[in-house]
Amino acid sequence: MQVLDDQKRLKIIAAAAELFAAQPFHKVLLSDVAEAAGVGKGTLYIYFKNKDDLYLSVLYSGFSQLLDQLRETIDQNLQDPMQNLESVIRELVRFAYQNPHMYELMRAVSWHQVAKHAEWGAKRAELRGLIESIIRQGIEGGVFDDPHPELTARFIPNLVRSVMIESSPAVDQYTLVEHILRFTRSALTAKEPKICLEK
Amino acid sequence: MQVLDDQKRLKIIAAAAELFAAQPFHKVLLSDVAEAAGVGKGTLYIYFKNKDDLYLSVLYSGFSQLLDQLRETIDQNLQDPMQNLESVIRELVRFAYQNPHMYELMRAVSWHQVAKHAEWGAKRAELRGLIESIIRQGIEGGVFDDPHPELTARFIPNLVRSVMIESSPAVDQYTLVEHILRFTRSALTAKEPKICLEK
Amino acid sequence: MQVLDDQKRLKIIAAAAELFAAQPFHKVLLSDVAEAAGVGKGTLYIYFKNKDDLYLSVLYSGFSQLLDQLRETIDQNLQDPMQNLESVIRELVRFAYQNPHMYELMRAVSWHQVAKHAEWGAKRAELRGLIESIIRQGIEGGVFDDPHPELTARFIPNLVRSVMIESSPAVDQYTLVEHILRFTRSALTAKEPKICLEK
Amino acid sequence: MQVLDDQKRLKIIAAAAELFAAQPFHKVLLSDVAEAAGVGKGTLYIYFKNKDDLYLSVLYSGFSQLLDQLRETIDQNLQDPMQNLESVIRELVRFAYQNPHMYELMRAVSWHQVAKHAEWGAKRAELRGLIESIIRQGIEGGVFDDPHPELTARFIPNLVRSVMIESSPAVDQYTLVEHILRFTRSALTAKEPKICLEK
DNA sequence: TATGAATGAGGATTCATTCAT
DNA sequence: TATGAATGAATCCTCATTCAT
Repeated sequence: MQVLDDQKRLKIIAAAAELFAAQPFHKVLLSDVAEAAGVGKGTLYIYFKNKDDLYLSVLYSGFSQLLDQLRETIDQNLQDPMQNLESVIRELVRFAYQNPHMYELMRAVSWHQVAKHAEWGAKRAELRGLIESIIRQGIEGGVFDDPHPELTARFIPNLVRSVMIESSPAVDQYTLVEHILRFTRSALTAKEPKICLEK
Repeated sequence: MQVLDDQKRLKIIAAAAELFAAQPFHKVLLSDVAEAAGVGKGTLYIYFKNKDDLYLSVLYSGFSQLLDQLRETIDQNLQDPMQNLESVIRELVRFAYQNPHMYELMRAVSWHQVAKHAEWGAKRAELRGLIESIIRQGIEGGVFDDPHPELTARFIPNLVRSVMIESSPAVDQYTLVEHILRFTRSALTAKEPKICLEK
Repeated sequence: MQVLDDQKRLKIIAAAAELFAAQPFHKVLLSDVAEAAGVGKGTLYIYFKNKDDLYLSVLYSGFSQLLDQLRETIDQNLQDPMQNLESVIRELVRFAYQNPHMYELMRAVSWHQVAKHAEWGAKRAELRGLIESIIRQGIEGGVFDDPHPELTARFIPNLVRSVMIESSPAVDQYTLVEHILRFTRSALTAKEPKICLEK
Repeated sequence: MQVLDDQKRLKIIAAAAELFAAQPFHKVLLSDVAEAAGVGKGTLYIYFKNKDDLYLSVLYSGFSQLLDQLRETIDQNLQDPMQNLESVIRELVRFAYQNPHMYELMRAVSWHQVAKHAEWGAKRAELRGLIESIIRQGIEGGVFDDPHPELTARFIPNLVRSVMIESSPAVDQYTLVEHILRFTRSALTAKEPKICLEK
């Protein structure tokens, strides 16, 4: 199970990602994955423990990528929470449009499965933590107001999801970013919305 | 395939809902469903075309129930958009807490499947339409401001979802409602958040 | 199991005959038979013990009919063996054209099954016996010459079968009768074919 | 579905032939076939598309064997039609006695099925064609007289069949050959049987 | 390491048969 | 007698997994 050829491992993950995104787990045949990846069926078992492991690895890989990109972006923004929030949202949407499969994929993760693949759960928590810490920074800095940052941190990636998951209306990337930004900003910054409106 | 005994049909759907919510699709055995429903295996095939159809029917049934409850609530509120929005959110959360299965269930719906079960997609669109029309009413009445009600309509049910889908933090129902309300209200009413903040 | 309504019994047999002739035994569903006969599925079990019994009854019925017609024809010819042989062949072909199903049906009788339905085997033997006795009469009368009438008696119905079983060439009834007659007559009467040819 | 190991394929066909001959199609379990062939159940599906395909393949294989043997025999006889006819009949009977299953097997072939397995129908036509061409040669050479060789070609294999299909009388191979030869020869050579007899 | 033929446990589905009405 | 909804035993077939090469 030692990974010797990372190139091949990635080829398999890429092929599997596409297939898992297009069909429910039980309709994806490992023979199809092998063929799509251009390897033998047996080879899959050299790189992955079993079908479940392959599936979770696909997700894990995608998620890791997303997290790496997010962290990179945020690091450049130093400590401006609002700008960080914007960057995160922009990056989430960008990633969603670049990897249309991923959201469809995550759809099917059951927590039943994740239990067996602890690293995966960790990554997911990491994303939440990252967003949550940005919000907390904003709160500390007096820029944001939010009684439950741990909930809001869950909301944000799901706003992207809401749109990606259903193919129908084909919102363009720019509009989606703007709308989510508008939605989120107002929720986090409007300290006294009622007063504001009354004016 | 004619529906013969609606009582029995519901008994099967209820049993299946529980099982499908607890395990991924391919781990749910029809023999288990039959046993749980207290009917013979063959009986399932009198009421449902096959396993896929049963699964989608479970979802459809849950969704219909939710929609019925939503509509009932809204009818009582007459034409106050803000109150309607609140009711919808309250009802969505209430339903989520009452049917913890449903969200776990919908997790696994792929749009690939839904295509074959057109009614299902229709129900889903109906929910979106219901929320969207409330927002539009609010906009017309000058209470809300939202450049993309069709996107916001997708956001709202997903805010509930974001929390329900992950079992960990066990937010209480009341807190969740309040947070979503806060989030949504500010997003829909803050006409000029930037000005507001600058003041 | 007492037969009360012979009309209904015949309706079932007729419907079953058509279906059994068109498809192999295991592809014929009793629900189809019931529907084709215009009765309920349960009704089949009032008139027949089970699927096998229905199948054999269909055959038995067809065979009985054929035998009755043959015997009727022969009785009228009194004791002329050649004329009787001709009549039998003519009648066999006529029956085959009138009941195109029957030959296709008999195709599928396994002797395994017949063992359980003794009457059926008896009918079949009766047909052979009838033809054999005509040949023996001819031999006794010096008209025929045949060292193995019991074999020839098996040949004759199979000559009809050879053509009926394959739908392709669509031989007309008249030609078929003439050819079988020619074939059989020469085989039974040509006492010294070699001499005949040398002449 | 590529044929991987012809040895194994033949082993399966042989095992299946025996079982299909002994019981009607629907009583033969693929698990039994697998066990009899000494392979796993899944292996059957590597070599054959499904149960129907296996069944038809068994027939096809038997028929091909018969045809090969017939052609071999005929080639050795050069152009003597009478001798060829005798050889064919002798070979047909020999094959029938050597492969008592085959006739029982073919019993159950419906033309409905054959349509899906075109090669099979072709083989069957080939046998007819082979016999027909022998008769036509004889007619051209003035040895035979037959107004419908295409019908006679269908008669001949069925003469063998008539006896093989019913287990009861146990005619010995020699007697059967002689009787069929007698029957066929006289039918094909008796130019004017009536004149001949009158003499 | 890489393969893909072989495997067989597992599960969806069918359909003859029953039986309450 | 007539029915057809309900049944579950029976069986085909799938497909993840193994392992000899």
